[in-house]
Amino acid sequence: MPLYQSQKLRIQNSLSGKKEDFTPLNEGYVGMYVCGPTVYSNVHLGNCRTFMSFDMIFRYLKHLGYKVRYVRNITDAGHLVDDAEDGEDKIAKKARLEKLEPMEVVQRYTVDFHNILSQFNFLPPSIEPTATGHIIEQIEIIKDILDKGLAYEVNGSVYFDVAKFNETHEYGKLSGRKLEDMIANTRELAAQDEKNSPQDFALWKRAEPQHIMRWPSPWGDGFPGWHLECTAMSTKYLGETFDIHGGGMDLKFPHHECEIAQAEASYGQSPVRFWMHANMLTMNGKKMAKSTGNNILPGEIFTGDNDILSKAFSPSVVRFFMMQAHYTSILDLSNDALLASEKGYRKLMESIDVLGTLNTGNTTDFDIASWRQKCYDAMNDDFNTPILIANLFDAVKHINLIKEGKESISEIDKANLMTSMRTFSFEVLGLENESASKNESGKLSGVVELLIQLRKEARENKDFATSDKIRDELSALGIQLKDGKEGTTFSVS
RNA sequence: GGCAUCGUGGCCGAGUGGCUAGGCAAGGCUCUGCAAAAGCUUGUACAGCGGUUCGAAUCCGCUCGAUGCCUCCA
Repeated sequence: MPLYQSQKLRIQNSLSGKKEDFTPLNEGYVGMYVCGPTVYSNVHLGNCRTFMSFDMIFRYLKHLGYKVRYVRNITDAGHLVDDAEDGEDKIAKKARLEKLEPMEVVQRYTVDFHNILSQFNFLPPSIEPTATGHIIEQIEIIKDILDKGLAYEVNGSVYFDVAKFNETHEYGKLSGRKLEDMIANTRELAAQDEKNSPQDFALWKRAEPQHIMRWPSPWGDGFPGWHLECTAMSTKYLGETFDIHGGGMDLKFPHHECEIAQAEASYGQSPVRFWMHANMLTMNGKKMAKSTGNNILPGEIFTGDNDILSKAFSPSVVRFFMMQAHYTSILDLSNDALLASEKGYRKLMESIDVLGTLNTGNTTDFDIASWRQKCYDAMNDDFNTPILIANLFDAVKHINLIKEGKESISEIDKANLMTSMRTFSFEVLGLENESASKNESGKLSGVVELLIQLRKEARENKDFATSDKIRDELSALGIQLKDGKEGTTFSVS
């Protein structure tokens, strides 16, 4: 029996604003779409948080036994810089500035994106489609919406008629906005002469002669509007209605609202059953922005090459830090917060190492089954990773007590605890045990064991100068010795 | 200006109408040759001002502040 039959998952649905019981459209299968990055620069750390949240969600759904088709797109065309710059494509602009082919820009930053995500130990999505690879599908949707009278063509561009759509549908239901309010509060914007109304959005934009990224269409050469690619790719691979659509909070309006409008206009039904939105990442209490310098790239955290943090932090530490907050909360990154997470992360990893070495007894002073269910309860409650981690630390405490000989664990419970600790830490949270991999060769541990033996002999001879020298020199190399009841162990940082 | 979300102890963060979150940091104790590690233990919270209630940090109102969105930024 798959786990999902006994573990009842509840998910916060942005569309209803409530936590709802999750059951997929087709028993045993989950379709999930997440809006991916626009590959015109290095991946933003906040962007990584969003994708990490959905990586964790993907991992947990799989763990529950669902067969998950996870689609995360690459936006390699279609984003405009802004209206003031005559609607120039973001990628084309970058290409012009860097004197590169647009696809060279796309390739460079796609590689960067995958490289960073791989360091963060992300699972690859099932399908990673590109916008430029789905131009035909996008054109078909535009034709369909035009046929239904919910879009209009002006000078080779096609716009979605929001007012007309709103007569029979509810535009703004996801973001809690009303069309009347939007009309009343519209800012003055340039270059919108073509649109019937400022609320209308582009499905297809005419390409000016100097525009490099262009495709032929029934309306002349041009390129698709940004919102359309997600509608085309999500419905192509997941169907006209699918289970989960995710993305950052900032995409709720207008992007996701427009996706709903496009799909309802074209297919006549709401495309998504559960809308999920991950919250923003701030740094030192302020939003992250290149313009103010309050910004850091993931790679700069890993190498320590930045002016903001006191040292380098590994991808697993950053991952642990992010998992300590709920995905729907604003999370604030700071040097102190990362230092605290680093210690907590090491404590957890060392405890998992220690668990394997514990001596077993006849009884267990620790209810493993109910503890494990608490871990599931946390995850079932809208993927509450901070509560899960609190439960993992509860187990850490017991592991240490058993190590001290103050509690006992049976052989079978030890195996069960080990399985659960590894499952939740590595499989669900996606952490990696870095100290274990550093120590893999066995040569290091042989050398350190020898030094531990020499130090033990020195201590027995009351030669504390020698014993402290061994301890301090190893410490300077990042190898910490720990004296316990059962002898001395060590950890590598 | 409008809409939305949020404001928890030294720091990061869960949670919630009455019951310990957790991690890090700080103090005390145990252990130790001394430390570290580990265990035990202690303390300052729920932005401010009103209101509802037997009881609110949790519900309502206002104020202040933060973050996001308001035509293409995750």
